Amino acid sequence: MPDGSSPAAEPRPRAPEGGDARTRILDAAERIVQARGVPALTLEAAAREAGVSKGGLLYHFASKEALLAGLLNRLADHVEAEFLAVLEAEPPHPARATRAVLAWIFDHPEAACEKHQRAAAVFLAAFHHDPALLDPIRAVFRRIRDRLRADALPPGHALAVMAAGDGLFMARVFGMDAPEAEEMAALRAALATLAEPRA
Amino acid sequence: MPDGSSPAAEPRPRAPEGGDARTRILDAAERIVQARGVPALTLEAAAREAGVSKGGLLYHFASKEALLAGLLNRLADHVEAEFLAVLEAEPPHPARATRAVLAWIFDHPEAACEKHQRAAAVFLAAFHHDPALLDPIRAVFRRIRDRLRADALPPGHALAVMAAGDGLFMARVFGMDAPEAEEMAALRAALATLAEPRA
DNA sequence: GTTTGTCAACCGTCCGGCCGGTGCAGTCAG
DNA sequence: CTGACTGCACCGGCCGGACGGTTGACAAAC
Repeated sequence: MPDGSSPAAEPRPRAPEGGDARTRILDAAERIVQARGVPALTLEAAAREAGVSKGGLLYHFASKEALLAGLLNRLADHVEAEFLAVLEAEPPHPARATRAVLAWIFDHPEAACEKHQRAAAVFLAAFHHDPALLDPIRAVFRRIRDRLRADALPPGHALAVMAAGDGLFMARVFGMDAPEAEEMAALRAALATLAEPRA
Repeated sequence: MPDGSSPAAEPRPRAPEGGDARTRILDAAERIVQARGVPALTLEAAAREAGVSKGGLLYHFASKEALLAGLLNRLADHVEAEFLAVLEAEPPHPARATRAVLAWIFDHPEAACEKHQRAAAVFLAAFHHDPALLDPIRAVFRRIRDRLRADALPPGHALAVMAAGDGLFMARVFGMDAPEAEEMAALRAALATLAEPRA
């Protein structure tokens, strides 16, 4: 997939709205896929939503696959950055990374929720088109897992917390009815015991 | 979605292979979606794979949505039956259901793995077409969760185990590289501590 | 006991529509 | 003159769905 990144780094600030065209297109595609589902993401729809002609979109992304790859790459970057930010905000602790994951799952601000839905939609769209497109995110998660492994915890504990986080995320994405706040707190407490260095 | 179950209960045993046509079509559709991905599941492909004409398929499932609904309903039944079987096989224990979930995740026989991949593929295909199709499985999972809640465990523990199970499942489905056997065992042990009645 | 009718279970073809992608002529800023 | 588009026409393919047969089993009619 030739993509070669942007056709130059920010050459034209000429934009009636938003950032450069690439970013606007990516944003538009995300919005569509999140609001109207994977099948609604067509080149024409993305172009219209981005305020760009179809030809213009194809100028930036030579194919639908390239568009999805762009979406996915950006998503991977954002996810990694988000995790790193949460991790940085976490006070030092022998199980700092694991606790960061905990915070990441449970303490997300309200606004982040929609971003996560969008991320999931992008993820699914890419998987739908070609599972190999997920490689960039797979790498990100591998790196996160490696950080968890480095925590000073009994083996398996960190992974258990991460797996639970994944499960919770998935449940939200697919609309399984989530536990209410009370149960959620208990769940968090249960996982937190796994993130304690002793036993 | 009118489905009204089979257009009669087994009126015609005339079948060159496999069970009745409905079942053969469902099986074929599952095979396709698992082996070649969601987009490959077209009415024609399913019909061919089932050894039936497209018209014949449409006779049994009046639309693609009906086919997916059939797939999903059967999946929901299977999942529930599978869980119930694992639960039955589990020796009595205050946290019997939670331990059943643990066994379900970790002790699956090799053969079950492909079945789970197939289940995931069906799930995703249905979600892709219309998220509302997932309702039957949502109900199944709700029932399973209710059983978990009934376990004599500190609040949150059972849900944590289930969430971790979901996460592991998802990771496998989307091809995140799984922990090796050793880590897996540690993970299981960690979750097992959550399934102990004493704190 | 043959004819006739009926009905479920299909078969094969066709259509309309959409979607990804191409091509191209033209525009406009720098 | 070039790079970044616009706008549009168009194609080839595929896919869901509709439709009009056809076949074969069984039953009632004669």
